[in-house]
Amino acid sequence: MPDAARAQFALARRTQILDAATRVFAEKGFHRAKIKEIAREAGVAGGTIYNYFRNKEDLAFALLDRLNETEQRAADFAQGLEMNDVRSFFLSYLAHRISIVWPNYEVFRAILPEILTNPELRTRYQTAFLEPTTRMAELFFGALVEADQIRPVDVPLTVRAIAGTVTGLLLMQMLGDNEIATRWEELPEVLTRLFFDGLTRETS
Amino acid sequence: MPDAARAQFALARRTQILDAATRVFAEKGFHRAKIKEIAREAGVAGGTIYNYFRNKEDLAFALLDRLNETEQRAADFAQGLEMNDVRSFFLSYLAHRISIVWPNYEVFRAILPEILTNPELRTRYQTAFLEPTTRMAELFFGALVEADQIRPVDVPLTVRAIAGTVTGLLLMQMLGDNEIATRWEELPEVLTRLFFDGLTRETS
Amino acid sequence: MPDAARAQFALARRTQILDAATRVFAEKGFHRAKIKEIAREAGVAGGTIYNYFRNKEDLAFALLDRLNETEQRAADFAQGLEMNDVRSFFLSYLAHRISIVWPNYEVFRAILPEILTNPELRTRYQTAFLEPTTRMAELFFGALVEADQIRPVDVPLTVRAIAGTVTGLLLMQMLGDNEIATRWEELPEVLTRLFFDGLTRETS
Amino acid sequence: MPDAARAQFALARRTQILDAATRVFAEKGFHRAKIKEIAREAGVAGGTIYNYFRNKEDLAFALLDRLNETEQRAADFAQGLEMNDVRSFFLSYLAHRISIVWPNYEVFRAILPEILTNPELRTRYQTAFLEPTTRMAELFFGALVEADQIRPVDVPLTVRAIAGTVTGLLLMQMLGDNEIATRWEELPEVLTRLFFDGLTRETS
DNA sequence: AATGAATGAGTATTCATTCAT
DNA sequence: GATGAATGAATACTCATTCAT
Repeated sequence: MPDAARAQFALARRTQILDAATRVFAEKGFHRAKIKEIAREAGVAGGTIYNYFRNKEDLAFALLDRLNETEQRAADFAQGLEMNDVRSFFLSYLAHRISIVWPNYEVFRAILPEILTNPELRTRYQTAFLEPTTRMAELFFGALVEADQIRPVDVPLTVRAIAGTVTGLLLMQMLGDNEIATRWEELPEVLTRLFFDGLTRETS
Repeated sequence: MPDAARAQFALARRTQILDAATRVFAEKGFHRAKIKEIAREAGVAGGTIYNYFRNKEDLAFALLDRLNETEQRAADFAQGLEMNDVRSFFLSYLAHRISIVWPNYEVFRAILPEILTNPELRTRYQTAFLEPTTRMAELFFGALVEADQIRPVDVPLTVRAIAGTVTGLLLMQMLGDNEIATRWEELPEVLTRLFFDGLTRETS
Repeated sequence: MPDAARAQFALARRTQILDAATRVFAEKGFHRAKIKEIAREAGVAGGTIYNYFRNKEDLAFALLDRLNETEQRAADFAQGLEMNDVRSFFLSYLAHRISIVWPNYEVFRAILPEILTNPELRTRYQTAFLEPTTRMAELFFGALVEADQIRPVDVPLTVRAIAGTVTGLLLMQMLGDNEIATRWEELPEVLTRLFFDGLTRETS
Repeated sequence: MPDAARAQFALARRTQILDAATRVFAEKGFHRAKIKEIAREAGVAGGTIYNYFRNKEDLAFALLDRLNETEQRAADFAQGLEMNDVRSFFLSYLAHRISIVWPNYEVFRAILPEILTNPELRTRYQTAFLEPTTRMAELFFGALVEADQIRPVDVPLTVRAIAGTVTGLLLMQMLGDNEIATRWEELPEVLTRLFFDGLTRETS
């Protein structure tokens, strides 16, 4: 078997395991998901999983990696800067991220507790996802202010507030809020309106 | 021992256990906090805790109860309606809630994973805290719109967006965000400005 | 239950577990001896063992402690010094030690591999048993030389050679030597003769 | 490839694996030595080892074989009989064996636990090394008695006592005795003196 | 009410060995 | 002969909870 074919085979197997893990984690949560069940679901033996992932946490982390599209974000923001219409960009960016994350909220619900609990995983999550994304967003907002496309704001806290809103809404859905669960597709519109225009009544 | 004295003694002991649990949960998280350690910290034997709380989850839940000030919220909102200045009320309400929650964020970080993981606890949390609070906030915002103190908004989603922002910011701090950790006292100002005025540049 | 009664009860239970462990270790060896089986043999639940011993190694170590009579050794040697007849003392000392150790050789065979393999346990065994015993024996032999009861010898190495002989014979039995297994009761005589008179033919 | 060349190649590879195994066993002990690490050290793939050795125990056994010089022993003893001076022979025999064994004591320490633990390996070790060597030594000592070069002794037990002394001293070093570790080169002298002359003071 | 000894369920992970290529 | 991916058996230990005293 040539190296290339072998590598491709290994990648396929990895994906196969990740898919199985997604299903089992979503259904059972992190701790109640047994490695053996993930293995059975993936059609391999228990030990095989450890040829592709160091341990259960590593497997969970790899799952997040697939959902975070980290690399694509930079491109998204770059495109946002070139558009004249910030508001439209914001709307479509939100719509995109929400459409990725919401259908997988059970996976996040399964893994988030582990991230909060496990300091090592927490640090890893921070450095791999949160920090880079936040930094990019700060640059983006800084540029918007600079270009006078939005009013001067406290960039670091504003960026965190907006990211926090999406995160917080996801958390509320995880906790069982029914309104968000049924109407999440309306969120991009509502949030865009709220963040751009504010609550103040129109003084026409 | 008369009944009243007995009841008072029981209450004191309950508080004593809750205080110990707060410290231990905050330091160790839910699972790494051992009942025996809480007992030692409280100066009682392990079994005694089970005379005051059904089980470990129950103990965690009782902790949240102390931090949620559920009853007080209604009064807060009522007062808010009577003020002419929504913006000032919003600012002081945020400042109050944040000043309660932030210093205790370690307790929340300890218990949140358990709420997310344990369906029974989740439902209980929903019914006891989230739903009542959300309902009150909806009524409050509905009244504000009605009174033309804010522009017409989608009340249910807007309320959730605002609550979600605070929750989400707390979550980001739990995950290790340093900016929020050092500047949380500025949050009320920034959020009030953001939610009332939006991002759009002033068209002077 | 008063403290004294409680302590006595605890001691009895400890002994009960040690007895069970002796049987199971002897039969199965260290690793094939399951904690659950020791517990069953002792008539307690698995977890109970961990109320009396920190872990499996600790349990094994406590077993050795019972067989080593460490404290009694000092008295033995002291008595040996007061006897005029070194040879008789040596004979009876050997007979005593051998009568304790040989019937339990399976326990030693079970635990020795673990001591050799586990560095922590090895150090512990060294400091708790080997060093003190060797030091006492050195003092004893030094005194014998001083008193001209034996010829001048290299005390440290001679002491180790004699101790090593007993240890080595035990090891050969562990390895399956049949002659030693059937004739161990003759060892004290043979060794005493060998160590005192040597191999050289009598020059009458 | 002609058969002879092939056989030589196979032998070389076998040696290469044994060398690697010696290093890894000595450093890590039997169980902590991974087949994969031995393979890496030998520059082959894991599976290849199983073309040369049935299993891990077999590999360990083959190591011992190299260190035991079983065939050479007979010649040694035969030579001993022809010398007039038993004492000198004993001294040089001890010196030779000790100089082989001591520098490799880590390998013995690695494998001995496994021999003690594994009944099959134990029997094999008995039959292959212990019994033949003991038998030869018994014949040798019997002949010495016969020839009146040493006094009449209980040959079987005396032979075992002497063999046991060396084994026991090795065991004490394995257990961490520092005196033996630093002064093992003096052992042949001390032991020869002890075994030939005994402890009794010279009656001049 | 308080105690604390006893209980026992529950599982990730390693690694020798195999065998299809 | 060589490879290395796949296999799957095997187990100590913790700790929330109980209940006899």
